[in-house]
Amino acid sequence: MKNHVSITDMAKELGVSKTLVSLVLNNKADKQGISKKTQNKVLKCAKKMNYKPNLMARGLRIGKTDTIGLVVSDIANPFYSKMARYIEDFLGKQNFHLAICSTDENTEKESNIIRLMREKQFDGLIISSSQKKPDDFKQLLREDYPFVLIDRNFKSIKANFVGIENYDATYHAIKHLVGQGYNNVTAFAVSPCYVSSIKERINGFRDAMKDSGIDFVPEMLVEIPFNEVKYTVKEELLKLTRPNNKIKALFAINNNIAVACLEAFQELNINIPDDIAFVAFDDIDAYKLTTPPITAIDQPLEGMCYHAVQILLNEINKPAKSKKSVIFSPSLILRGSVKKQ
Amino acid sequence: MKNHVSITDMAKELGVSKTLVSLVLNNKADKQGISKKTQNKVLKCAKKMNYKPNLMARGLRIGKTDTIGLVVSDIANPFYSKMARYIEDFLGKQNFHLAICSTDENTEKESNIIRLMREKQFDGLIISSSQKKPDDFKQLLREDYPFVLIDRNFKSIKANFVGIENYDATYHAIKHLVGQGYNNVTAFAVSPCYVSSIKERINGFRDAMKDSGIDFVPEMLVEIPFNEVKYTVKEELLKLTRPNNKIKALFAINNNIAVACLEAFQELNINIPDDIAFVAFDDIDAYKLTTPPITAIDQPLEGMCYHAVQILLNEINKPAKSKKSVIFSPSLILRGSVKKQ
DNA sequence: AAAAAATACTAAATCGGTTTAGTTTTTTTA
DNA sequence: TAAAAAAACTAAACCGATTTAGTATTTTTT
Repeated sequence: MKNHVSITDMAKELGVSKTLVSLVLNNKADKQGISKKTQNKVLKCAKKMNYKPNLMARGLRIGKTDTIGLVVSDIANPFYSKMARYIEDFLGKQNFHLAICSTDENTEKESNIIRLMREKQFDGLIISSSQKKPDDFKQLLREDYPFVLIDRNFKSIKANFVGIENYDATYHAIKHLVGQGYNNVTAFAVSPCYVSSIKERINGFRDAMKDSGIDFVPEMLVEIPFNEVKYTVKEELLKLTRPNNKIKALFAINNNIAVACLEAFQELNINIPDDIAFVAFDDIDAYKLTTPPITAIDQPLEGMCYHAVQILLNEINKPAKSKKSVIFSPSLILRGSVKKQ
Repeated sequence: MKNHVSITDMAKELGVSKTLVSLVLNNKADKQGISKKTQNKVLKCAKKMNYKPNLMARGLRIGKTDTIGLVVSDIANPFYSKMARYIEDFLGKQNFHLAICSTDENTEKESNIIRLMREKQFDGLIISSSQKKPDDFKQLLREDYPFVLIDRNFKSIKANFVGIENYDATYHAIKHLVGQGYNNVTAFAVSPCYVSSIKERINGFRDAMKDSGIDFVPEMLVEIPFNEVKYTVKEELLKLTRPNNKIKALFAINNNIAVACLEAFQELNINIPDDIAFVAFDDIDAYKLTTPPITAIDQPLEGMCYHAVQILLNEINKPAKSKKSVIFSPSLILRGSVKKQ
């Protein structure tokens, strides 16, 4: 039944100890003074018997898996799949591997995934959390388990974090709209919107309006329930574009909402930028392909992922001391979806 | 230094054997006649000491990891990230987890990843292979290692496979173009194009042309080197749209090429469908957002992933016997990128 | 020629679980 | 009342590696 070869099998075959076999296979044979002749014998045997190390056994012994977990809300979201790819590549350069899980913005699911990844002895986690409260992360900190928050932060804890200036970026984008002559901007935000990035963007939106001398009225901020984005966006756009109520400028708070908006624009025959000026958060490929292309806030994902990986691997290798925070300033990429009026 | 609690620690604390602790934690206590009182004691202790099982140790003993590996060329490609998501969800329902790796269409990288996933003792693999020759898979078959090929097949081996009728779908799409009045269709294919799906699509393209009474000339098939898609697509489009050489219809063999085409259309001011009729393989979100939306061949990814998972888990649970093949017929979704002429 | 050093190797503990094959004590049956 | 059965638990082997602390043999040094 046992159809794989272990070092014990090889040791038996060769008439040597498994210590010796292990040493040879781990390039520690010279240090231990194993003769070259014996080393070659072992190596040859390994090839002949098609030996494959059992990394579980190895991991159990040395207490490492060389695996990092990535927790995001949805790996099919291009923002996160790109993130996964960058992280995978950076990790690969240091011989670490990646396991990815989607949480669907579900708190309980996320908790379970984090627990599971720890039980699998992953060496560390990179998390874009959907949690409302940072209890899980407080626990991880208490237990010195290495992790980095990415994209979404908790201000009440002191953890490693890599993210962007959501407030400033949004503020700037809204100011841009205002500067182009729009004094009636509506923002579509996902709800529940307790994750830090969304909250910050909402604040940036609100303050930019106020600072522009525009009275902020609650109707300017439309909440789109996370699990029925597509339907709600269309409904809301229908409402907003009724003749007596025509909005002029729309800000989509993330790519999910933005894609739903773009689809709805098509279906409802809304013309960008003539009917509505449109700005989106998170730059994704699709924004370049629409007519006109979409003005969007671009997160420097590659740099973010680079730092997330570096911080995490550093902490894994050296006894963790202080926590690090890296905050990038995203840029507003001007395309054709806003025209001066 | 040891900062986690093991069943041995709990056994010591409670003054019982670790056998007992293990049995209780695995719900095998009743069967073994452990008294309820003792069971409660153990459970309470586990909670108090914040016990977390070590799934590596468990996996080593029982020879399972409950983990499946997914090998694709690029997880940032929306086709594959959607695939990953579906697979993740189907696996999750049966308490399996997913690890994903990108190969960049690199043969050697793919071989290494497959080896690594096996060494990590993953219970099985789902692979969209970039290999030219099926040597790795022959080996897996020989060793009865469970795996399912998805999207790309090898006709020279008898392995589990889930895919689509690439030939028919392409044939049908090209016939559609011809039917709309285009007798000069160019196909942009990736090269190297030895993967089965691409080969089949190319054949479908060629035969559809021939069967339509159109002389197939080599210039109708343009090879785009995989690692410089964007640049080459633009160059080729420039050539093809020179006044004396104006093509009328373009077929993009996958979403990578298609997205590059769409970007180039923008940059070169090529108008779809007036200047060129355009059909793409793989339906991705972006195709719905362009003006006009893109006519595309849609793979039933969800169903494909469902079967891939079922076949794989079946084989893992039961001694493998015969191999299964599931082939879907994708549908051509007519949008606005082809107009009758 | 005895002591020290170098060479070439190995026994056994360990990681943290699972599982087989018991053992001991109490209760039931014949 | 002896034998069988049931109840409650456990010792020890095992999964496949790594690693510590050796041992045995040969070679070098004094």
